[in-house]
This record gives sequence, C-alpha cells and structure tokens, in this order.
Amino acid sequence: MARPTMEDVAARAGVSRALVSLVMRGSPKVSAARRTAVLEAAAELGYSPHAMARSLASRTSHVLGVMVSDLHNPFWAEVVDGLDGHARAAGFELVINTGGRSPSREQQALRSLTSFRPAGIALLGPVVASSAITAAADVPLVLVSRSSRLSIVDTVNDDGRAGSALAVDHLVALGHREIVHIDGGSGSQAAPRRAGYQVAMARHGLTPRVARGEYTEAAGAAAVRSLRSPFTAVLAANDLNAVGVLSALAEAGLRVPEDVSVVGYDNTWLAGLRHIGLTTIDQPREEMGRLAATALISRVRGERTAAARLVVQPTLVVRATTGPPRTQ
Amino acid sequence: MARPTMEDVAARAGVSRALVSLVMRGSPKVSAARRTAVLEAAAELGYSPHAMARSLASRTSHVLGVMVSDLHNPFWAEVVDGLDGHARAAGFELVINTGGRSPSREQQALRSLTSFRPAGIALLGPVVASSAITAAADVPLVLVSRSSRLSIVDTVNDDGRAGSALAVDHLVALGHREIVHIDGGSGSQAAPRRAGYQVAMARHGLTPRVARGEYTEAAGAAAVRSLRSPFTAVLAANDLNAVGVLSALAEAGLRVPEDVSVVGYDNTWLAGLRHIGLTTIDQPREEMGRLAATALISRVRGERTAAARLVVQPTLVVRATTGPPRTQ
DNA sequence: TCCTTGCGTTGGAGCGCTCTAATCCGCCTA
DNA sequence: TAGGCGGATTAGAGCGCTCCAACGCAAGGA
Repeated sequence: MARPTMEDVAARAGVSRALVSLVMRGSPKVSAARRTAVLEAAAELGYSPHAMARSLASRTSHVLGVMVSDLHNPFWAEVVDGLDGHARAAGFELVINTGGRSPSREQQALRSLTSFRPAGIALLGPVVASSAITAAADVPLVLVSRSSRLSIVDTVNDDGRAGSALAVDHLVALGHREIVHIDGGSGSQAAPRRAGYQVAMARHGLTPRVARGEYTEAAGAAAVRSLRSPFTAVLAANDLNAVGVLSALAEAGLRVPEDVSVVGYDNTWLAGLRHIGLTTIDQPREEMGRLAATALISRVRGERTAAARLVVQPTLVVRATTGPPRTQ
Repeated sequence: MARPTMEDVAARAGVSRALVSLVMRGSPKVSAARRTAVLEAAAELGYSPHAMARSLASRTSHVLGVMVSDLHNPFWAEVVDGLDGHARAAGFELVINTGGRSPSREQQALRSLTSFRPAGIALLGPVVASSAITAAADVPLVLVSRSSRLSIVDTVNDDGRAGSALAVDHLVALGHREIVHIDGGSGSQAAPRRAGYQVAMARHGLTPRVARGEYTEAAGAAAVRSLRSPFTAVLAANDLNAVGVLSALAEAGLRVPEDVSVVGYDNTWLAGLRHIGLTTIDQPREEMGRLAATALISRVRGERTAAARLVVQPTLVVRATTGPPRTQ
C-alpha cells in the first residue's frame, strides 16, 4: 500500500487537487464545508504532505540545514536545542548533519546539506575553509562561534574577550597573580579568548602566560604537565579542557581550589556536574541557537540584506574550583 | 542567479538532459568523451544535483531519518557516529531530528521525518508509544535501545542482563556483598539491567536492593541520599547517574573506592575522563550505530523481510571507582 | 433583464529530476 | 548491398505538489 497522495484525498473528498492543496496550506479562501470534508478524507487515509514535492513545486523550502562540527561536545547540543525550538515555531524543519571536526568531512557535509536546497544553513563551529563556505552560499548562511568578514553571512558569537576578562578579574579579585591561560589553539574563538586574557592581565599589571592547547581534555592535562614555573590559577580553553586540567593537577598532588584555582569556559552541563563543580564562563547557548535561527529566518524572508554580527555577553558562574590563593 | 539545473548543464555540454542524468548517476553506458564533457560543464556551472527532485522522480530515497531522543546524552552522539559513517559509505544521507525525551515531541519529530519520505527510520532510545511507531511504519524502522515485539521493526540492543551481571560479578570478585542497584526507572533498557542485577545477586546468594532512579545525575545523587542501611558498592543506572552517585558519596564524606565502589553503565567519554575514572559497562556504541544502519539498509534493499533482533555484548571496563571493600 | 462583482473552485502547466521506450548510428555478417 | 545488431543517446511522460489564470455562480446594481 503506497502512501496516499493529494490526488487520493481529493478523490475521496470529492474535490479537486488544488482545493486540497489550499486546505493543507491553511488558506482562508475555502468554505468551511469543503475544508472539513478534505480534512476528514485526509485523516481517514492517513495522508501527510510530501515535503519534497511541496518544496519542489513552490520553489521555496521550509528546511534549515544545520552542520554541527562536533556532536560530542555538549555545547553544541544545547545550541541545537535553541535553534530547533525557534525554527520549529516559525514552521521550519531542521536537517542536521555532522562534520566531525575535519575540513574535508565538513565540506562533504555541506554539499550534502545543499542537496536538500534548504532555505538557509547554520554552521556550528565550522573549521572548514572560508572559500568552501562562500561556494555554498547561495542561500542565507549563519556561522555560530566563528567570526567572518564575509558580507553574505551572519555570525553569532559570544564576546570572548569579555569572557576571558571576567575570568581574570574574578581570579585577581580573589588575590591571584600567577594566572596561566591554556588556549584553544586554532579552534574556533580561541583567538579572542586569548586576546581578552592578555589585555585583562596587562590591565592588572600582571604578566600573561599562555600555554598552547586545544579544545580537548587531553590537551588540558598535557598543558598543565608542561608548566614548569609556579602558578596559582588556570584559565582553561573550555570546560572539557578544564577537566583535563583538574586531572593533571590531582595527579601532581595539588588540591583545587586550595593550591590552584581553575576556570573553564562554556558552562556546559559537564561543568555543572557536582562531582566537577567547575567555575566557568557561561555562554548563553540556547540564546545563541535562537539568534542563529532568527537571523537565518529574517534573511530567508528577505527582511534584511545587511550582514548581522550578533554578539552575546558571557557571564561568570562561580562554583567550587576557584578560591583565594594560598598565603605563603 | 538561480542554481543551475540539469537542463543548464545539458545545454552547456551540448547533450540531452537524460545523458546528464546518466553521468550524474555514474552509469557505465556513457562514452568517455561525453562523460568528461558533462562533468566539465557541471563543474563550470557549480552544478550539484537536487536531491529532492531526484527522489521524487525515482520514487526512491537516499535519506535515512534518525530521531535522537536526547542529544545531550553523549551516548547517542557516539551511536550517531556509527550510523553516519556506515550510511554515508552506502550512499545514504542522514536527516537527524531530536525528540527531547517527550512522547509528544517525539511524535512530532517522527511526523517531520516522514514528510521527507526517507528510505528508513532509526529511532534512538525512543520513549514514544508503540502505536505511534507502527503508524509511521510504512518504511523500514529500527529501534536502538528499545525492544519491541513488532515484526515490522528491527531492534538493536545490548544485552542489559549480561551487562549488569558483569558488574555484579566484578564487585563480588572484589569481595563486595552489599551491592545496591540504582535503576533507570521507566527509561529504555532499565528493565533488563534491573533483572540482570537481581538474577546475578541471587546467583551469588546475595540479597538484591534496588533504589528507584532515572537516567540523570540528580537521580543518582538523590538515590544515594535516600539509602539508609549500609552498602559497600553501587551499580548505577548509567554513567550520568553514576556521576551523581559519586557527588552524593563525596558529600557524605565517603571515599571512592575505599569506602564505596561505584560502577556505571555505557562507557561514554564522560566515564573516561580521568577526573572521574568511572568503572563501567561498555556498550559498543559505534557498532550499535553501524548495526542499525546495516539493518535499515538491508531492509530498504529488500534483502530481508523478517525482523532482526540484534544484540551486542557489553563488556566490563575497570577504572578507578572500584576496589575491594573495607575489611571491618 | 443583463451586466458586474467577488468568492470559491478548478484545470493545467511546470518545479528538477528519473525512467522507459524509441531512435540513431557505426559496424559486422550474409 | 541490404539486413541485423548492439551500444550510445534522446524524447517524453510523470513523480506529488504549488501556482496562475480562468471559470461558475449567486448576489447586487443598472
């Protein structure tokens, strides 16, 4: 038994195909009697419209393509939640795809997304080259956690410089002076966080110390092990990285926060686990998703043509991994 | 500038639309000269085939719909990885959707998936009613981490009874006798894990003690706090739940594993974090994804009609949260 | 009475592609 | 030289839907 089509519904309701189409799209210019007849017929047949045929015929799409760079990072799951909720409310469906942190796989994912001819595409933390992005950009595009100067794309970012400054200020207020930053290497948004840290340290008359890292647990642990001279606080690249820092500190017999304070970045649920209780910088993840959806949809509707540069403000969340330094 | 169509490519290459179609599908019955001409024209125009028009015309689909019950649980991210890799290799695209743990949202997600007329649908840890599943089932369906007696659906599960038994055996071998199980309530696969625990305890001549829980950190912590009589080991509902157990034990001033041993379930990366170092039961997550993809694809190709009941074997991963009980 | 108006409804074209059957053409065989 | 063959190519219909122009019809105005 093949799926019923609009034709079948029309036949059963004793009307034309075009009328069924109008009912399905909730058009006001259909008499109440016909409307209920059509809806009944549709219900009896278990009819549901064929999204692809619809978008093919209407030359419009109700699909938003989303490429998630890394499905394993809980950060993105929460951004997707925000996107999903808002898009759904506006009548859009999400097609999610994953890029696995590799430029080539991202490019393939991008191609696969465009084959659906979505109304717009959101790239969450992409690492793919700018040129590949422009190539795909005959639809509205929004980048989350990656800045870009391309005028055809919108961006949603947190103010990484401000975030790092919040962390430094917090640590300095507690009395710390030897504050190390483990950075995110070439990861998305690593540069502004690093810059924010350096500026804030200078503002307090302190010497910045940056250890090379990336957005993984292992990198956080390795960076701590490589540090020779003493320090009393660490600003990690992100929460995952911070957990690696915690492990390495424990290995070295250092207590947190008595001997060393640690601050993460993102405030994913990982940081909130009581067993970890990480002081961290909160990025409003759901809001970022919502903003991305809004930006995309407004472009799709042609309400805006100028590039949007949306910046959200990070906040400090104090938990158990920061405290005053040891008074020596 | 609208996207180029097959017509445009055909015109540029000086051939018919049908020939372009053949080239795009890699048909062998095209002369080398025409093939390169078409490919060149396509490259020059930046043509990429329109997936929806294609599936509409061919009445077949290269899309697999995937509904993830909970994007926040790292377990599913890893299953999706397995699915993705295998599906992609077989020439299928994934459309991922999220159900947010709620039956009504899952049902909506399911409707949205079917509107894409996918070749098959994978439901990862669905909580939606069986009846809603059958309603959608005019395409092959596979359930992961949820058993079902419906003959039209395939299932992929780990052997939860065996997994629990592994945990109990491990703890008993270490010398434990007071082993508590915090269960997953009505969550998917909670029942077999509970049963496996009870049977294994009985086999060792021990009295089972089950505390009601669910698959969250908070539930793990709450369950431990509610326990009155002494115990030396806990088998948690899953890893997330186990982390809650660790927190509650720390609060109560109990050390792990010196005072209490803790075993999780799933072996997500969370368990592997060195700061947590959770002994746990490994479910082969990627393999489960791969099996789901294989099952779906073989049904899609009509190679099989009988329902597949795929069961994978869990294994024990010993880390830092289990050890011999205190000798009193 | 006829003509207009406007709402409700419909036929038909066409979205970008696939698929079947038909056509073309060079070459081998009788 | 005619006939047959088979591989390469193409025309045309059609997938399920939307959209436009056109149509029928009852009510109102001249």
